[in-house]
Amino acid sequence: MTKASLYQQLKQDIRQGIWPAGAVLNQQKLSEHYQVSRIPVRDALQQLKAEALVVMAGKASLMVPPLTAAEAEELYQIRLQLEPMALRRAFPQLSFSLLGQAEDLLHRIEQDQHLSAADRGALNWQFHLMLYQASQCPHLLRLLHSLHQQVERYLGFQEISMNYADTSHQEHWQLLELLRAQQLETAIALLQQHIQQAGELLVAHLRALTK
Amino acid sequence: MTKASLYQQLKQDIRQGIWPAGAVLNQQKLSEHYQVSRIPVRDALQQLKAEALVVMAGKASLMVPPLTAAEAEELYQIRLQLEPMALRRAFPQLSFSLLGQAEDLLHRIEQDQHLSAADRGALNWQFHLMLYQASQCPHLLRLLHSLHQQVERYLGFQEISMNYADTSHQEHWQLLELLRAQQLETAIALLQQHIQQAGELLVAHLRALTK
DNA sequence: TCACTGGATTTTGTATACAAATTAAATTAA
DNA sequence: TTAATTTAATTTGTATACAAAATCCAGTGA
Repeated sequence: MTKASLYQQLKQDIRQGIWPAGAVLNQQKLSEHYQVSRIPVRDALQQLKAEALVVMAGKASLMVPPLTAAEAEELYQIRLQLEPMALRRAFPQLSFSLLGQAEDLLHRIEQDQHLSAADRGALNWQFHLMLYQASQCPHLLRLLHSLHQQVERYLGFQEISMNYADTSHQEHWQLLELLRAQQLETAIALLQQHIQQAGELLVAHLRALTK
Repeated sequence: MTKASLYQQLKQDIRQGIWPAGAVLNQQKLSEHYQVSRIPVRDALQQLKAEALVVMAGKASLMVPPLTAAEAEELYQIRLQLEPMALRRAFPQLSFSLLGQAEDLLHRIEQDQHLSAADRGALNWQFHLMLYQASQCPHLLRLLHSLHQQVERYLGFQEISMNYADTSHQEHWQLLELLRAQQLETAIALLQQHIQQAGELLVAHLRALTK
């Protein structure tokens, strides 16, 4: 277990609920679990803390942040502001070959039958990211990456993604065609609707759970 | 030099140019400079890295990121998306007492004659933040804080803030009055203009420097 | 001259040990 | 019983020492 991979592993294990929401992460427990000393554990935790993938719980202890509907809504609203911006700035640089690569991704999602919900989610995000990366905006991309990571924790609720998967996939195709047709503003409107819809579905689901 | 303060100190020293743009930060040099072992230095660097206040330079070494006009423009564009959102979400919660506190801040800025450019900048940001905090959006506030920290590094160029200080301050008063008059949309339009203007001024200055 | 290899040197990564702080528990007093 | 306070336990923070890796540079060859 090398340093970078410990950070990745810990992140993944938080996503997958091995360290569930609300759990206090103490360094010794983690160091024993991953068979490393506390030093690399500390390094990983510092990074995760800065990304809000773990939060302070008291004066010195860290915990996996609870998942609240209010925060999910907030995260989606932020994405709703930033992703259209990313698409707008990417647009002039979208080449035919890049759009082709994006199409390949969509084909792969369709063809690969035995994809887990998590895998399909990852590929969907890769589709978005492929478009956004053309924007050449390092800070924006970093923020979007970070936001997506946080949102990902909420998507453990399979019911949501199952229901929404088809609609979402269709919208990806539409988005691609609009971009090919140089219809930026329409594409952005679609993207906004796409994000908003996903956000509303998630938030509704979360509120239903707590009620 | 305790742990939290080492992080703060390092951040401040980067802002102030003690570790200038492009400088490679090696752990030993830092640990000697701050009279601590490398462990707390590593912790601080991990956090700063996650916030992009230091960036990788090669495979393992970290450096203070260079200041480029393109990145400044990008950061201001992101703020232009997020700060209006914060104001919008804060608006319903803006109480008279809170607006009063904001006014106090503006008075303090006017009265305190011997303020350094850095201090005035800090107070100005506190004004913005005071309004935004009413939004009760932890993630949004965290992002804005982080973005502001990055932008702050660019504001070492006194010429800019000097020229813009008066206009900026006036706009703060206008913003406050519009909010008191419940004119949210006008206030947001002003805020957008406020941010855009500051961004353009900075970017123009940076481009002039490199030319 | 330039690219490249090999080894020396520097720098980062990690483990262990100990100090400081926090957290939890137990005791006491109201 | 409850709240406050002291004490014990756990947990985090830091220093030092060593291992692993990355960087630098001289030497070689084209």
